[in-house]
Amino acid sequence: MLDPKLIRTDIASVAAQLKRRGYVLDVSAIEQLESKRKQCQVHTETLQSERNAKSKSIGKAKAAGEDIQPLLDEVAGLGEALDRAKAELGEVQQQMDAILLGIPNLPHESVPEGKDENDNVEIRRWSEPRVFDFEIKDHVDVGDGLGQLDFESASKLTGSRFVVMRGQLARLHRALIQFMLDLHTGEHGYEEVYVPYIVNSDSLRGTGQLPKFEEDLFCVDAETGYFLIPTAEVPVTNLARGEILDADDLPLRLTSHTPCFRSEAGSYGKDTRGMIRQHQFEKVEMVQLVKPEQAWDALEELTAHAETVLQKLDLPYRVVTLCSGDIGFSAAKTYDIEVWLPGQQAYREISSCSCFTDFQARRMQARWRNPDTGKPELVYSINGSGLAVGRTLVAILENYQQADGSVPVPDALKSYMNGIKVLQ
RNA sequence: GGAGAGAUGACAGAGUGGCCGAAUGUGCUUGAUUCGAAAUCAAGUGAACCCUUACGGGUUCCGAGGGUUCAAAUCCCUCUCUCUCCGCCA
Repeated sequence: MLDPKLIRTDIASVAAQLKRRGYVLDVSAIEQLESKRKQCQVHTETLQSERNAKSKSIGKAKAAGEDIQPLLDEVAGLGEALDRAKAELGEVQQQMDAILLGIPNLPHESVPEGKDENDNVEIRRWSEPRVFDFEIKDHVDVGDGLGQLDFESASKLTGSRFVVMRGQLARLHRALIQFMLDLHTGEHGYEEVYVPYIVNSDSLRGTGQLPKFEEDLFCVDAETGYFLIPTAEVPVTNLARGEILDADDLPLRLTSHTPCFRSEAGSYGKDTRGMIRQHQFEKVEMVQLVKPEQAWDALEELTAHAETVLQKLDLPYRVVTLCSGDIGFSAAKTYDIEVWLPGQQAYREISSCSCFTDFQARRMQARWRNPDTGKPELVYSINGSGLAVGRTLVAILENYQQADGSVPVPDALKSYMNGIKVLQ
C-alpha cells in the first residue's frame, strides 16, 4: 500500500510514477472520494465529540442528583444522526481502501523504462554455457532415462503440473534444499525458520497477494479464509505483522524452506512440459527486514546470496533488472536471476529478488522503533528465492548430463549424497 | 472431542456502566544527588487517524466482530486464541 498522505498531497507525482509501470491512476475519482472522506470524517467526529461531551455532563448531573431529563432530550436526535454519519463514512472509507489496496508500488528511480519482459535489462552474466559434443536432452528425457522422474504417476495421483521423483533424484532434490539452507545460515547470516504452509487472508493481504491475486492461490477452506502459501515470503514476512521491532534486531535476515502452491490460472499452455511450472514446488526463500537506509544495499546483498548458490553449483546464469512495466505488484525493484537451460537454449528465471520498500510493511503494520525519534517507523522488506529447488534440479539435469544419460552430482552436493557421485 | 479458566499498556497486574486511555508495581527516558556507579528523589513515558501554516484541538483503540445504552474495558451475542484436566493421537 502506498502512503495515503503522499497520494493526498502529491497525487500528480504518484500518478506519473505509476504510469511508468503502465498503471493508470484514476486521479479525479480519488480526489473526489478524498474530499468526500474529509467532509464525512469531520462531520462524524464532530458529532461524536458532541455526544461524548453531553454524555459526560449527564453522568455528572446524575452524580450530583440533578434532573437529567432535559439533557436526555437534548441528546435524543444525536444517536441517529451519528449512525447515519458513521455509515456514510464507513462506506467512503471502504471505497478508498479498496482503491488503495489495488494500487501497485512505485518503481524505484533506478528501474529501467519499459513495457514488458522484452525491455528487461541484462546487467551481468556468470560463466559460459557448456558446449556439448552429443545430442542433448531436456530434463524430462534425462529424468525419464534415469527412470527417476515420473509425470505420469503424478497426473494419476492428482492431475497435471505435478511430479513424482524417485531414488537418487529424489535424494538430490532433498540435498539441494539442505545445501541452500546450510549456505544461507552458515555463510550469509540468515536465521532458519520453519513456518506454516497454510496462512490466513490477513497474511496474504499483508504481502500483497490479496485482494488482487486470489485466483493464483489454492484456497483450503473458504470458511476460515485459509490458503496454501504460494511462497514462504508470505508466512516469513508476516512474522513481523503488527510488531514493533527493536532497532538492534535489524537487519532481520530469515530463510525458510517450504513447498509453494500456485494455481497457475491463466498460464494454460505455458511450460506444460516438465517441471518448470508446477502447482507444487519446493523453494528456499530469503527475507530481510531492514531500516529504510539499508534497503538498497540489502537488495544487492540478497541477490548476491542467491547467485552464490548457482556459483557453487557451477551453473551459468545471468541477472536482469526488470523494467518498469514488468515488475510485480508489490515490488519497487526486482532482479531476476536466470539460469541457463541447455534443453531450452534459454535463460530461465530461477530466482526473483525484490525490494518492496515500505509497501508490504504498511499493509501489515510492520515497524521498528527508531531510537533517533523514539517513534515506530515502517520497515523495508526485501526477499528473494535462494533458490527455486525444482528449477535448480532441472538446471542440474540439463547442464550436467552426459552422453550415456548419466548425471554427475555437483561437487557442492556430494557431501549430502551419501556417497552417490553419479545419478544413473 | 468433553469439562473448566482466561485474554487490559514494554512486562506484571487492578479495574463490573459515567470522575478510565485506564490504578499500582517493574521497566524505560530525562533531571537532581554522586568523582562515577548503585541506591534514593522528581518529572515524563502507547498507537492509529482527522482538522490546523502554526499553537493547539478532536476521534478511535482494553483479543476480533456485532448488539444494548444518552454513555461500555465493564452488560449481552458470535468468533479467535491461550491455559488446566479428561479422552484420542503423529
